[in-house]
Amino acid sequence: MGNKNISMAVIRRLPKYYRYLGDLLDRDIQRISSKELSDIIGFTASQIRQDLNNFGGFGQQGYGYNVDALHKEIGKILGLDTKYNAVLIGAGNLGQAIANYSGFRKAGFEIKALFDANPRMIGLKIRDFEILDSEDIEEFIKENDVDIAIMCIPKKGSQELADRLVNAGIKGIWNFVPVDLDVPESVIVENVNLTESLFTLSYLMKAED
Amino acid sequence: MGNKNISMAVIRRLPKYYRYLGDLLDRDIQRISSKELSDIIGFTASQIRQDLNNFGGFGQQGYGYNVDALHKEIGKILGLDTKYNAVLIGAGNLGQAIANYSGFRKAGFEIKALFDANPRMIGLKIRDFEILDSEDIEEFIKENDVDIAIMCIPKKGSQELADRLVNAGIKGIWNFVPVDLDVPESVIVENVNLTESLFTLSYLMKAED
DNA sequence: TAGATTGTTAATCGATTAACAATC
DNA sequence: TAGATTGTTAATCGATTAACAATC
Repeated sequence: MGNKNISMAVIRRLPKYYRYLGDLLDRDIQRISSKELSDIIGFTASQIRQDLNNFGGFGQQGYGYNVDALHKEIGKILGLDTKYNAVLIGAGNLGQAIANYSGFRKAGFEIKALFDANPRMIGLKIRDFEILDSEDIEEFIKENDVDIAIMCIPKKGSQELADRLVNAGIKGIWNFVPVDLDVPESVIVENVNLTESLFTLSYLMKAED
Repeated sequence: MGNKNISMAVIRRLPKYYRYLGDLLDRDIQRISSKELSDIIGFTASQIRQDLNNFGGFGQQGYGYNVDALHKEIGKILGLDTKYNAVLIGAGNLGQAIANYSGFRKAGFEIKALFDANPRMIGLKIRDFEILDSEDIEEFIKENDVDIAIMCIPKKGSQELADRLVNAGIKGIWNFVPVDLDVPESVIVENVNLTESLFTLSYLMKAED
């Protein structure tokens, strides 16, 4: 896509811009300069202008940026207007919490089904979903045009599951398993690693003393 | 502390080294060179040696690194041998999932209590914990030597709660609220922002087409 | 118009990689 | 000893910040 190699550093700042601009909208603020945004978001004004200009010239000299327009633009850049079908695999504590997470709609993701390998879980109802048998994932993915899998299973067997998902045609994985999955380059993996986050907190606590 | 300004980039790689070295131990591998580790972890051998040498010379020329010794060293660097008391605030879906998360012990953290502001939740039992009234957090923190708070509450009111926690003497916050908390420099905040992660996945999915 | 603020180029800073002498 | 691999310095690369002409 028309995308001149944006660095991960820039990409990971985009959701933050989106969030802060949304907050400004909630406060009915119509207009903001890179300097003002810098004061509240904590990046330099220069960095903000550099970041945004990777995607287009959204501002106006002497004026700044229109908050609503910029918010919408960044939403588009993030692909929040694109709809994706998702399945969640592993309906344990974390899986259920994620299934109940309300942020999916805002991101354009729709959970189509929950899966679990544990016979005791299969058939149970979580929210609007009956938990289905993990055995049937491939079929479901193919029949329901599923783009994204959310993996909330134990480490053991996670790579094997990822292989199956990839074979079934999955395009992206939101991975909560503390493992670096080995997938083809074309498949996007976004990791949420709670252990790494907790260990980082541990390090910083110690360093602070 | 004796800590010559390690960059965040290095710090965030440490948990990954720790994890991969643990995996090697599980496979009874005693010895590894930076080149071999590079092949499995995906960082360059040069980066691995640079990273480790921020903390000491753990290797031996002509031999490489002793896996067990290096694993233990990084554990110490991460402060996994230091014990901290924690409380979890917000016993909703995510809060309960986090409370059930088994990784705390490995990181040296012990959850001492769960809190919630919702009268319907107060008194319920989760695992070994009765949910306590958020009103009583300050007192509990002071009386039980609590170092860390895990925040799993809604955005609204989160900054006010953080202020109360700081006043009560909290040293670190594991923050699951999609907000950048404003706390004194001496208080460590480690954010887990699911929305930002999901938006990043959305961006990458779109960019891949 | 004068003032403000962008978009963008140039300068700086920091992180990663390469190279190699030291040494096990 | 010869071979291997570290620890560390130097070179490169990329990201951030500064500066300022363009322009609303």
